[in-house]
Amino acid sequence: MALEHAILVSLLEKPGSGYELASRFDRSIGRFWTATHQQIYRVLKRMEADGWITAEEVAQEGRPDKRVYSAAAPGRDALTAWLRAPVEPETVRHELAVRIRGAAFDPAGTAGLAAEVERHRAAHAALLARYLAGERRDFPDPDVLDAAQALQHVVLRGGIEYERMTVAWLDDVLATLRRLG
Amino acid sequence: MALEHAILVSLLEKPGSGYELASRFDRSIGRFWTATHQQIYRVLKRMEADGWITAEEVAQEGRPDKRVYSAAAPGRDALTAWLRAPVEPETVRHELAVRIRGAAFDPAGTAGLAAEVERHRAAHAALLARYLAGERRDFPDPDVLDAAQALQHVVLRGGIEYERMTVAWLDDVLATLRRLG
DNA sequence: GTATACATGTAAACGGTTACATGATTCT
DNA sequence: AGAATCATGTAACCGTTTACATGTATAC
Repeated sequence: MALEHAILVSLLEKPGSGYELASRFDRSIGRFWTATHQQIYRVLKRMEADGWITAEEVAQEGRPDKRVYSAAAPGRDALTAWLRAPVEPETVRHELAVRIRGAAFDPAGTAGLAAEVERHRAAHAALLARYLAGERRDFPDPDVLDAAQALQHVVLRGGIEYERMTVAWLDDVLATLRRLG
Repeated sequence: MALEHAILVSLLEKPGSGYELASRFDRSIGRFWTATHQQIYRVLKRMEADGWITAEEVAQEGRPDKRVYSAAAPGRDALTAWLRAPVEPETVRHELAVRIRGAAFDPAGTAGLAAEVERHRAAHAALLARYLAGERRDFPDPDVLDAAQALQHVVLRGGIEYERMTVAWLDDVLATLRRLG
């Protein structure tokens, strides 16, 4: 379980409301950890009750008020304790792979699967393009970064390489399906 | 939710007991879908109650008896229906990425993280070696495969490329940490 | 004697997903 | 008038994880 910790990292990088966190999880943090606003609000409450974060009510004009959260000392301590505890390499869940192996048992053949694979390929190619655009925008000069930025950049490079590899693999899958069909 | 479907694919490839399925999920299927024996036994019961699979009691000598399951017609139908329903590209959960970005806020610096990253790198390199050995063993002649084998092979190639990419990225992470440290 | 492989389960706790709910403001 | 953005929640359900539980046979 790491949603707490992902939120702590995000709040340490920049304080924000539940709503703002939800939109960050839809963009930058969401690259490697997804969360919906329902989850986020629930966890924020618990973290505030535990003293990991503090909230400040901010009145706004023309918009609803919001609660801006910041990481507190106990939260920072919890994060560093978690950072030092070793974790096992992730367990992968790759539904498309299940479908590809399952396609061998579909009496209708592999045509439907090919269309589905094309869809995934397009989605991953679009994400790759977005990551590359984000890299050009946020890291135009990769040699002059502070520690936090250098670490953000290397994580982004991981996302880029993952998408690149996935697009290439899906091309391999499509070529294999074509050979079979 | 795809554990049912992963089990169906596995049983279609070859009938087996809950125990045998659990060990397959530790090896081949587990590359892209993990499951523990507790989950598997529970889902097998439900699938049998739903008529998706049938069980046959097999008495053994020198070993406990076992229940060998096979996919039934309704299960095959459920699988093909699922194969045709489009799914969204996966949501990624990458705990190590959270830790890497979090390391910027660890007052003790990035030394502990580097050791952790080394551990992950070794695990992924070992997995890559296992996949490559499996490929040489199971697909020595990739040009003469039937459909099911060709699909198994392309999924395995996905695993190989994923591990290759991950090892290279972790090297990038280590180089970045060294530059900071 | 100890560890490993074979074989199958129950139960509690936890986390994530989905559906439902409310209400203001701004833009087209 | 309708859609999108900002802003925050509740409740039910479902799946996964972890801990507990039992017993035989083989290999070292």
